[in-house]
Amino acid sequence: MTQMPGSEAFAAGDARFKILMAAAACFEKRGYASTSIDDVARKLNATKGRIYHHFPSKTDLFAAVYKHGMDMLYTRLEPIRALDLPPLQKLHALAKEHTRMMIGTKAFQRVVWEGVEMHLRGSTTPEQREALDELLNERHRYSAIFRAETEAAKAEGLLSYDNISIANQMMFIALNSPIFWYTPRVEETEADREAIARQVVTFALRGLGAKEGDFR
Amino acid sequence: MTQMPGSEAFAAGDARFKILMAAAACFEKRGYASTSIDDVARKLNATKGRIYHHFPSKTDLFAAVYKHGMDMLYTRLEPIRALDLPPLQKLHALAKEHTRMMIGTKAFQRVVWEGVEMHLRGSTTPEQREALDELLNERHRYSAIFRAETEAAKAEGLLSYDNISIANQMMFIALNSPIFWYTPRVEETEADREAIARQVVTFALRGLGAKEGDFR
DNA sequence: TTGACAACATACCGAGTAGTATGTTCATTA
DNA sequence: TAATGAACATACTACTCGGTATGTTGTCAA
Repeated sequence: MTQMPGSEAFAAGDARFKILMAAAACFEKRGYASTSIDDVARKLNATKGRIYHHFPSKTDLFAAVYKHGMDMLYTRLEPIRALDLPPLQKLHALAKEHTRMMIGTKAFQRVVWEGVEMHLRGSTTPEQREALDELLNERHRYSAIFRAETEAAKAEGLLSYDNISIANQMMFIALNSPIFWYTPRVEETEADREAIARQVVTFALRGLGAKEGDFR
Repeated sequence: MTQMPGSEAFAAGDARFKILMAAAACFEKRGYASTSIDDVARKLNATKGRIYHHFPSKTDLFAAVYKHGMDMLYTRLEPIRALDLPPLQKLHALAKEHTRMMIGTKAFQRVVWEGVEMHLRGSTTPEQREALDELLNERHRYSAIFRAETEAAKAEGLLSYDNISIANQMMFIALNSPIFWYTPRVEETEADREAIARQVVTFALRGLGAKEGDFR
């Protein structure tokens, strides 16, 4: 089919990626429903044709952005998950990296949020459901990683909460919250972002009942 | 103009209110952009004419739902605000009632959330901006109530956090979180909802650095 | 040189939707 | 009882937008 799989795949992947970036920015700004394919094309100084050449539908484009966001999360979290650490330390490390990703890949993570929301509200068309259902399972597996460490830490008496489902929901919403209020400032350094992430994670772990000395 | 201001105003208000309820439910389910006026009308077993007779535009309908949600919040929070309590106790009482409202008037509060989001994203048309700008100020005043008590409690050494803006954002997101995950179950009692609110508020105040004994 | 194909752009169609203009019904009032 | 207006329903318009069909251009292999 292709003459040179490597470079051709890269070139095609690069073209796809540029579209993904533009789409993520548009979806972040207006949301899925209010973003038109023409909007995304305009952002690329291009026309619809370019997008529909690489993605069969608006739903698939959205799903691809969602998937890329989730893939980036997994890529960064998996090494930490594999570490041999006490539950609360591991939970802290996972939460910190998760929060860094919310800040560093905000546009994509916001699309992930909206994708989950669309699913929860059941406001999806059949095609959208088919495209998102598998991705939602990936999301559940991701969430399960945190839940396992949370329950283990509670078993050690280092956390305290009534309902694990509610606790998990609140922890994620707290960790995800930068996608709603974070905006990079001029002259902002990596240390600034790190300080933000630290405050976010501290809030979330304290919320779960952790003592500061136990995870820092 | 009217023969009997009282009852006629009530009747008109009642007709408007029914539309507000249906609109809140639709906006909650699909979001603003994906909700058509026909959807709202269908929910009322009616047609567009009924809605456009009471509201000049979709934007105004949305703004009215938003305003009603904020008004309900203010009505319940103002008496607590007027109480003579130590900052942390007052913050706790405010947070608890706020959370109860998130659970009890979820559809309206979700519209409030989306309204704030639309404003933050700047994804509003000029008309929408005009209709929402004043309402957003109301939202800021509401937020300021919590911020004042938070800073006062911190001054007493009962809270600890780095940045007040981030702390305020995270507290609100935590308290608001039921609008994303709460769904009433069958056979659910008032005590169940109270337990949920308690866990939410505990998470938020502990996140801000409060010791459990200081607010419960 | 010449197909052949990838990577787009252009032109168009059909469905859905906000908003309007106009009809209809019914209760109230002069 | 005739007129009036509130409270809708009906019918229509103008426009947006997802998707498709087709045209165009550059590149590369034979």
